[in-house]
Amino acid sequence: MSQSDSTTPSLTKNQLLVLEALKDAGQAAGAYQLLEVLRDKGFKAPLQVYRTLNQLADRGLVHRIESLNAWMACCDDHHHGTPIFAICNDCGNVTEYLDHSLTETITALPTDTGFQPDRSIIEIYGQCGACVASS
Amino acid sequence: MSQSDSTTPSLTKNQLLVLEALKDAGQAAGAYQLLEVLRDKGFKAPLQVYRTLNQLADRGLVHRIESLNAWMACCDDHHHGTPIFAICNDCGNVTEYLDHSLTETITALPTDTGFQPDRSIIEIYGQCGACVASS
DNA sequence: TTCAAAATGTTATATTATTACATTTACTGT
DNA sequence: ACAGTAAATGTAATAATATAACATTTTGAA
Repeated sequence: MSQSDSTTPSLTKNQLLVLEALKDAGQAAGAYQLLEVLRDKGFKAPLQVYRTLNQLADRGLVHRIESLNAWMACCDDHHHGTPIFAICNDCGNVTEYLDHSLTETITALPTDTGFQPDRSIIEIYGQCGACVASS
Repeated sequence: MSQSDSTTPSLTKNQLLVLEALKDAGQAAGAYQLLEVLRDKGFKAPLQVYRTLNQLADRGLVHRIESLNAWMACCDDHHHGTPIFAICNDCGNVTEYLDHSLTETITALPTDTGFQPDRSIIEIYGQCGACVASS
């Protein structure tokens, strides 16, 4: 099968499988959770999942939620800003946000010490709208 | 032994030991790393360390660095804002910052969906001043 | 001084992630 | 088409991080 256009190399079989599994999950999912789903597709070992998740993360197609040890499909294949995650304490729902000016503010913060930021992790915990409404 | 003043209950023996070990480390340290140090003081199991770290974190005396699975002594016993960590890609050095207005900006972000934030995690990776200078 | 809550000790186990190495597939230039 | 190279893949073993469960002791307050 031939390659796609020059800007966006096509995904490998495993990458497609993992990305689809993650999108199907509809939420943040752990690597072992994905492995269970992907056993049907021939996956047998954790490393297959971790490797593929890291490849996808390098391309910006998935993000790792550090405080959950979980992964989520990117809300949008094209952004380059720092993703910001809002995580519900009650239902566990995770929502991705982008805010370019906030990203700039954050990365500007430690430069007075000569620190040169290149990426940041922002994860906000609280109660989501739905859970606020039903409590 | 009697209790300290009404605002700051004294720390237990284990809490003092763990906090001291973490301060001595002078940097972010993992739980098992602390356990090794604390074996001299009678610690025998990971749970002793994890439990104590969580107790100290509840009091705000230590912070967990999510993306490092590590813990760090708080820069200041009295702050209540969200700590912001700058982590050097090269030397691993972690520095804690506080920025009240930034904290407010961040927590204000997802409220348009009814989300009610209560705590956030901000970890910035990059190259620290010293490593920039020597590279 | 008795009760309840918090802290502690200890063993076992769960969960998350990586090392190491062999093999295969896909892309590059000729 | 073909060789050379880089990337991706398969598989087993193991490392690193974190918690469950349960017994016991210490602490602080009524």
